[in-house]
Amino acid sequence: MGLDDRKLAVLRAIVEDYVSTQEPVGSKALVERHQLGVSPATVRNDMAVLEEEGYIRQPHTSAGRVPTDRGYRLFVDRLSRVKPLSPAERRAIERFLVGAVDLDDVVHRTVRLLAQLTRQVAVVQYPSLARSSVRHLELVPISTTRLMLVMIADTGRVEQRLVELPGPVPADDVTDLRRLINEKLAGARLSDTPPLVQALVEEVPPKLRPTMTTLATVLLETLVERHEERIALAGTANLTRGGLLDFQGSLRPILEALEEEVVLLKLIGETEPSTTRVLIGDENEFDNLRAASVVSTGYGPGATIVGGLGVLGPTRMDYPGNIATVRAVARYVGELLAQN
Amino acid sequence: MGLDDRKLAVLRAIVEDYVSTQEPVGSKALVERHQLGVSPATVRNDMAVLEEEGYIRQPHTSAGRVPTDRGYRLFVDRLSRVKPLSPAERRAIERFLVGAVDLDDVVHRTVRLLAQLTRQVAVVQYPSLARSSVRHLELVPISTTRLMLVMIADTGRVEQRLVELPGPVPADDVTDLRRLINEKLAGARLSDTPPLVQALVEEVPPKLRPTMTTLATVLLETLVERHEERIALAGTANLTRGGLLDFQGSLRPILEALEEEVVLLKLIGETEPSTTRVLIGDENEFDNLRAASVVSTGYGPGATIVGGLGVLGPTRMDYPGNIATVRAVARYVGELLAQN
DNA sequence: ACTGGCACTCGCTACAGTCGAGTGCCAGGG
DNA sequence: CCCTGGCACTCGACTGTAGCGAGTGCCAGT
Repeated sequence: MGLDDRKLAVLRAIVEDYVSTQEPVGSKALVERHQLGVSPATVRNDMAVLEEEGYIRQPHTSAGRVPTDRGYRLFVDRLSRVKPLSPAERRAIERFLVGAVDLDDVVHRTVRLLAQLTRQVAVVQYPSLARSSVRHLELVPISTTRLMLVMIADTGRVEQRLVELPGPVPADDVTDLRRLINEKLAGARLSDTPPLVQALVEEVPPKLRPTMTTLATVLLETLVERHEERIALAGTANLTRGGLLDFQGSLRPILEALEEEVVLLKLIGETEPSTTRVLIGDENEFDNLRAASVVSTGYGPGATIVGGLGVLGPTRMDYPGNIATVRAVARYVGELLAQN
Repeated sequence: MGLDDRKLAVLRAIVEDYVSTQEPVGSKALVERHQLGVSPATVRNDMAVLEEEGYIRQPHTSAGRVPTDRGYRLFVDRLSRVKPLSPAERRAIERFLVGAVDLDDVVHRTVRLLAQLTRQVAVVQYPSLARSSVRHLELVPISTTRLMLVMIADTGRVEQRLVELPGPVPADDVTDLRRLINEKLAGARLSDTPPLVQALVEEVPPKLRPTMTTLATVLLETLVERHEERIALAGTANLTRGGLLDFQGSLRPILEALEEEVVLLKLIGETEPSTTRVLIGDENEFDNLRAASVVSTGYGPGATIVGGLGVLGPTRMDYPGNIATVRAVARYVGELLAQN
């Protein structure tokens, strides 16, 4: 399978033209728009090879060629350089993100920014609890038999749970519990808390034990085990750009997939390598998204990663541009988090 | 404009048939499917009158009739009874809403439930801060010059803000401030706090005054004035039901509108009368939504209203059914809130 | 006031014909 | 051996025509 330089150049040209025009591209148009230095006939021969290898295909006999998912993959891996951001884009990012008042605000601004810059659907995962540490745990009495447990994480996330106590607990006891819990848990990574919480239940004075047990249950079950992930979404209207051509005319499966947090988390949340990930078309494990591509990366203060963010769009998307934007936004968000 | 009983019956039949079949309905089909007791020709005459009055229209000469927005309006106001919920639906509501762990959970479950039951786009507003009272204000030191201000409202909402202090503040002072603030503000409606906060700044010991001033600014600016509203959305995939027939083939404007929280708030947040509100097509003030209808109502514990919820779909929707569902869900959510 | 009958409208579908972009292949030339 | 120009071919897109049929408006009759 000799793919010499020219054939690769042809593939690159096809991808670029198709992405920008959204129309199958023919040999003549190709040699006109790119300086390939050869005739249409030669390009046709190259195209035949590329098609045989599965990088491009013809929608119908006698139409131009269109890249396949495999073609995009090759393009992304070997034929494109990450496009540097324009100064205007850099400015947009900074302007958009300064002045955020809290984590919610940061996440919302980020997701809208991403959607606006890439003109795709943007997805941002809130900092994962699993990767957060406890900054403070607050107990707020609601009634004598009810507490609100508020957990503030170092990433800025705040989670609250209503706790139904086994019996009335005087205010002084609540104060004691608050102190004990924070002494033990403050600073601990959430994933490390289970043994600490166990120890707490045992160390606590006997009269506080039932209450502490209840608190421990809530803490472990709803905050640690079922690690509650949150997701923000924006730019779904961008799915309708390009008429009905992308997504073969039906947004349905895409919209359905976007409603499933589990799916979105899988898409952008798997941040083992800190590099940018590109999923193209049927590389995706969800059938609903086999007509879509996802560009995602992790973000976090400094070198650590606390969550993921990315964009989703038609396989026919501007990969170099979107990769650049996703990376840049992730870096800015990371810096923002590092400040807090 | 004599609209006798039979003409109204014809209009009702047209609306019902069109809603269920999505096809313009002709005189013959009408008499076949409904027991009108008259011939097609008579129905045609009635239709001519209805058309003249603007209640129905023909997409083209020689096609069946379709209700106009005005026709739907008449139908909703005078020709339909709220459809009682099926036992299955009642059960679905109860099953869906029990076991919610916190406000976020309640809201998320509610919005998904609504989307599922009505098969439309569902929108739920979080309890409005403007209508909430302060239950507790917590100050959590992040560093010596930074506090996290956490406000817990009686509706279960929890809002946090990072506060940059003018200078280092010792832990004891934070404790004092916390006590003072809560003594003054706990229990107050958020809309009543501005004078209280002012008073606080003046009453506080001089050494705490700069800090208190900063806190007051954050409190007033980000929690009271710019009353932060939150919205949850679900079921956008339902917009694609009925192919491209609804929304004249373009989901674009709808999706755009749904991304604007301001728009959504206007739609479901204006809850002056505690009754169910129905906005049909161009009754809507947003151009983007002139092809859509909205059914909304307020909800809250007991008789008070703390927020709104509703559904949005094509003007061709099952109004009686959706009105019933929206009301029922609102009532259940109200009960749920009353328990907490 | 309702009904049956009738002519008319007009969107939809099928079909045939034309056009043209794009292709595959082949023979010839550097 | 690779590239090129030429050529026949394919097939989707578009156009125009014709027939069908659902649905209508109107009118005369009961």
